[in-house]
Amino acid sequence: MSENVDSILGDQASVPAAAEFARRCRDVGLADTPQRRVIFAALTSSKDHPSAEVLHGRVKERLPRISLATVYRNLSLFVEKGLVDGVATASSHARFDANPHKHHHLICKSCASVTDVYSAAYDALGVDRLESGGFEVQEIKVTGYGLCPRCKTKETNDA
Amino acid sequence: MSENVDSILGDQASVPAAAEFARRCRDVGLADTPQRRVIFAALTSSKDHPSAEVLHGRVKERLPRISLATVYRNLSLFVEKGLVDGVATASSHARFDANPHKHHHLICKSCASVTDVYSAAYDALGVDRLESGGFEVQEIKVTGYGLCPRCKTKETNDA
DNA sequence: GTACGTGCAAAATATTTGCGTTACC
DNA sequence: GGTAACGCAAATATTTTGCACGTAC
Repeated sequence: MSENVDSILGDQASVPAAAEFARRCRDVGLADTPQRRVIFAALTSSKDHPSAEVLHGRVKERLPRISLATVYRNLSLFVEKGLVDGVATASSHARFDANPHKHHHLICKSCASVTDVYSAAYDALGVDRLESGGFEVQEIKVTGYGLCPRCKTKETNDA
Repeated sequence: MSENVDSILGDQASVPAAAEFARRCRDVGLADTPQRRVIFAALTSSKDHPSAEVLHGRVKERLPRISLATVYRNLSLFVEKGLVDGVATASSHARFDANPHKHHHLICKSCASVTDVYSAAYDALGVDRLESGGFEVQEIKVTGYGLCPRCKTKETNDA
């Protein structure tokens, strides 16, 4: 791992961007490694929202020896530290709900529990409010992320 | 599979509820089977939002021979037909996003593509608007589900 | 009676982990 | 130099599928 990182990153991650990434890593207590730079740069320059596996494919073009495990490990860390955003899509690890009343969800970031919540204000949100550029929006869901009462207590005690 | 379904369902699914379920199945073109009744009843009587595996455990108490595959198959069908709601949680099959600007997501129900969308109205939604009962809401995300332009075109042509 | 649904077991897919080596600070 | 990170490969976890048999309508 003695390659020139700037040349690896090329024009998708200019030197200032690399310095900015190094600073953000320091802020959250992560080492600034070539792998992390390339993963982050690849994600930043992606217009779509790649999965870990797709991103690994792109990153390998620049660091052919990088492992999928490293991509998974670092994406988890980036999400945990708030450097990137994880988007939950359907299927895997899905949870199910047969509550027929209009409601929204609160998801605990710590224990992943799901709580139903009722909000007249959110119920009133219209599909038309999303400027959707050709996308046919059929349904809108509002989800709050945070800490459930149990995990909030635990976190307070740990600290 | 000649057991008495009413006794299997017990008080968690009264006879009227069973009839109601049969009607809803008919409406969406699904056969009314004992497995489906029990899966649906178990979900309806769950206060939490169980995963497929957890639900399978509960359903097995009533139908010990039911397979996990049947639970997966039927949950997918129920979601597809709108009888139950699938809640996407973090981790598995996650997609990632390094867009630092405040934005929301549109997810295509057909191809699972994710599109960023900007909405001043949604950005203005406050955390305080969710009556959260002890849950510490740190972040709110609005997600629209529907058909992306590409899939909408395809669906129109298929029909 | 026929098409659909189920159980079983195997396959496919996705994600995590242990461990020896290497690189960051 | 010590700790954190990496690559590799194996282990887990999750979800889907083929097939033979049984059941709903």
